[in-house]
Amino acid sequence: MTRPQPDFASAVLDLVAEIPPGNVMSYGDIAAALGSRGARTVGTVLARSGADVPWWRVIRSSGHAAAGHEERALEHFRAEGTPLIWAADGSAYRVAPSARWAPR
DNA sequence: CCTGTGACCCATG
DNA sequence: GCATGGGCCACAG
Repeated sequence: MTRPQPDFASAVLDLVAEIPPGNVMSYGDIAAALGSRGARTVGTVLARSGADVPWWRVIRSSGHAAAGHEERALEHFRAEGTPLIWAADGSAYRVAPSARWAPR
């Protein structure tokens, strides 16, 4: 009964809210799950109305957290036990591919 | 209705 | 793996 919502923004927020703790989805995956390719639009929506959803569970295709919000996302990841992969120098991290989730 | 903008993605070198 | 260039799409004014 998942059909295209009237409001793309609402659909994004709903889907993000369904991502289980410890799991993540990329912007592109969310857009694709909604039958669209507007990965940027997903980011724009979260930037505007994502304050009330677990936005930190939405990452880039590279595995890095939202640009400019890596610090806050890290705190949530550590609290949820999300598998992370740290750079050799420990200056950066990325979410492990195994943490990726998809709606059913 | 038209234009600018963006918490992006992919192909290429 | 990084840098560059082009493309996609919905929202706001």
